[in-house]
Amino acid sequence: MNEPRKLEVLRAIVEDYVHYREPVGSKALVERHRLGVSSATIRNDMAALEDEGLIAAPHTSAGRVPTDKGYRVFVDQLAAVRPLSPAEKQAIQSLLDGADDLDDVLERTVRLLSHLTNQVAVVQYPQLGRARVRHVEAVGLAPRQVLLVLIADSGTVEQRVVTVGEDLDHDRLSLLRQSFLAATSGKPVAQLGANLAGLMDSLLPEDRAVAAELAAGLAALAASSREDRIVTAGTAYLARSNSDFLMSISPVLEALEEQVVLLRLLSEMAADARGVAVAIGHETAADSLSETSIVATGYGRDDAKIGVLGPTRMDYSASMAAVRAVARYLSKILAGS
Amino acid sequence: MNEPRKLEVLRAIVEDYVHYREPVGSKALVERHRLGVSSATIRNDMAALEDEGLIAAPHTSAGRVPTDKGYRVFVDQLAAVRPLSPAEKQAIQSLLDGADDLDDVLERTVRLLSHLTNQVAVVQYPQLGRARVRHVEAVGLAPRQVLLVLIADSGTVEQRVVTVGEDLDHDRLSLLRQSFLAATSGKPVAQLGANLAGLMDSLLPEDRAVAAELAAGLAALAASSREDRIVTAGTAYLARSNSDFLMSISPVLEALEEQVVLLRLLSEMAADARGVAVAIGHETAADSLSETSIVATGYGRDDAKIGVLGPTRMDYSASMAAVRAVARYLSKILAGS
DNA sequence: ATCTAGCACTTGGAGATGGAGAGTGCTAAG
DNA sequence: CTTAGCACTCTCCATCTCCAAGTGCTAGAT
Repeated sequence: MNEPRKLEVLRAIVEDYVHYREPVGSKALVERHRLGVSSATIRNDMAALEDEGLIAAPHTSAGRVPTDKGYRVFVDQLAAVRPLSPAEKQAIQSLLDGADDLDDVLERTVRLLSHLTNQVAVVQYPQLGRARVRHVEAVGLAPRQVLLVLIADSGTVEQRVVTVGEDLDHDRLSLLRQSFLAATSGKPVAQLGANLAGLMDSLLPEDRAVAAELAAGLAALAASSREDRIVTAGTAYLARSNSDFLMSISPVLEALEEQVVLLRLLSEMAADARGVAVAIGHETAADSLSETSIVATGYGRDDAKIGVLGPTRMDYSASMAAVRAVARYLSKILAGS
Repeated sequence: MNEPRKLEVLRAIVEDYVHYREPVGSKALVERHRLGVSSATIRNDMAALEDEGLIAAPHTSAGRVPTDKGYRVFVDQLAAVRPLSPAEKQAIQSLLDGADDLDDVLERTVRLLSHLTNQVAVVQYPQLGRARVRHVEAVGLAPRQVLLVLIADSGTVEQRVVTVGEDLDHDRLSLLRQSFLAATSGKPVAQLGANLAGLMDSLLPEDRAVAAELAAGLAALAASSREDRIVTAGTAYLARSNSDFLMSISPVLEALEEQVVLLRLLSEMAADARGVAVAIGHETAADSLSETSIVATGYGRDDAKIGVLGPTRMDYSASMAAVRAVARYLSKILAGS
């Protein structure tokens, strides 16, 4: 048996199935690809591929369809990351340049990626976990109301209004803020709670109660933003690609909204040598996503993830290229700002 | 012709169609409702309703289905706002109580409404347009970097980091902030730009350039948050209700993501005597939403909208009740915080 | 050893056919 | 104004047949 050709057949099957969206048979294969052998030979190869569990036949007399395992081999051994066209690079450049806010950047990015791939795109907010405190601010709004603001060097700004148990005049608040700032500035956000706790002893006894309240608020702020969020775009593509298929998109939409499953999944995905991570079908280990694949990669310093999600029958080469390119531009922009 | 009964027939048709999800015929109608007359009589009434364009027959020998106009009459004249069950009220209460942040409140609210109605729920961020400035803060992060924070009495907090053209030490920044605060505090956010512009003359000449930069940043902040956002939840319900119907959900998902169409629509919807606004099918004046209805109402002081979106074949009574109840709780919570 | 040609076999899908059932509109009578 | 009855029209469904696609296998060719 000719091993290289067998892999070539697998590649052809995957590519044709992605392209024509229907099971591909031996005859169509020899017609569309220059394999140099007859359909009978291809049939033998296909039988072998089926024995290995790389392809499967929906029923006796239809062509073959790649299995999750088949896609895996394709992605690992056969898929080249197709470079983007100049027009696409241009589009990335111009679309991302006008952004100011972090929110805005992510929003634009995810839409861009979605349009580029015609699939659902997801981007995870930069995690505060590894970020450091850049500034802490406490602003008195009313005698007992204080606005807390936490700014991380990742560009994230979190704020919250807390109500405290006793009146705070401007001077007291200002002193407390100075202390907080000194104790946390430049330190990792993750340690913010501990740093503030260690600060308490150095404060005037009459300030400790209210300081503890504020510290709790700040700690909550740091914690609440560490449980990250995901921004999505292009859910409409789901409905389209699904229209000709059996899978219901409802569970997928749920997963996108729930975010929990997706967050776990993204954080577990590790990039391969090409810098992209791919989870195919059941590899997602989530029932609701058993018919979808995810192509993702990290960006920025915090290794937050960005990627696309689509049916297992997706164009992996193009997806990987788009994800990687967009992630790079995004990293560049975030580093520059 | 018996007019009251004719309307009763319309109500029965709408209710049955919502319940059983299939065209309803004269015979089924007399069996399921105590109309006191025979099916032949109902048939006459139905013929009249069809002449008036309130119901239509998909084909000769299927039952009738309400038209958009039919739903309109139903909603205007026949639908009572069904009160919520104690269990539902309980759920609203307990789910919304644990929230702290404005973001968090809206997020929880929209999920709640979605679960309550089994439909897509949308909530518009409170518009800053009518809100007043509660606080303005400017924090120096680096010599030339300033974090601007704008807090409105609607609870909205907007922030942005701006880079200015000259160094600003703490004292200068503090003075400027005092001026800004004095000039805008308590005034409508919409006038913030004008108020700041009027302030310039009273400043030291050497401060004017940098003050203008900061003022521009604040004005941009006020403007950027006035172009409101919408939070959605429950898009998965779309896919479900659609599964047995023709309409494609793809355009609807697009409309939800685009937001522009939806924002216009929500802002144009005016509540009726019961305090709820309903747009049915083509009344939405958007092609992509021609088969969906929206039930919405305002909340809070700013008259931001909250509502649900679903197929025209929806339970209007229940939707109106849920939307109204949730909007009231939401208003209460926002007023209290 | 490997490839190829040929062929019998399987099977889902596309049409065609033919009730069955649901629902209507109309007419004539109460 | 209501009702019973009835002829008529459709869609839906199950059944059937037929066809094309595709396979696996075997025997021969290279």
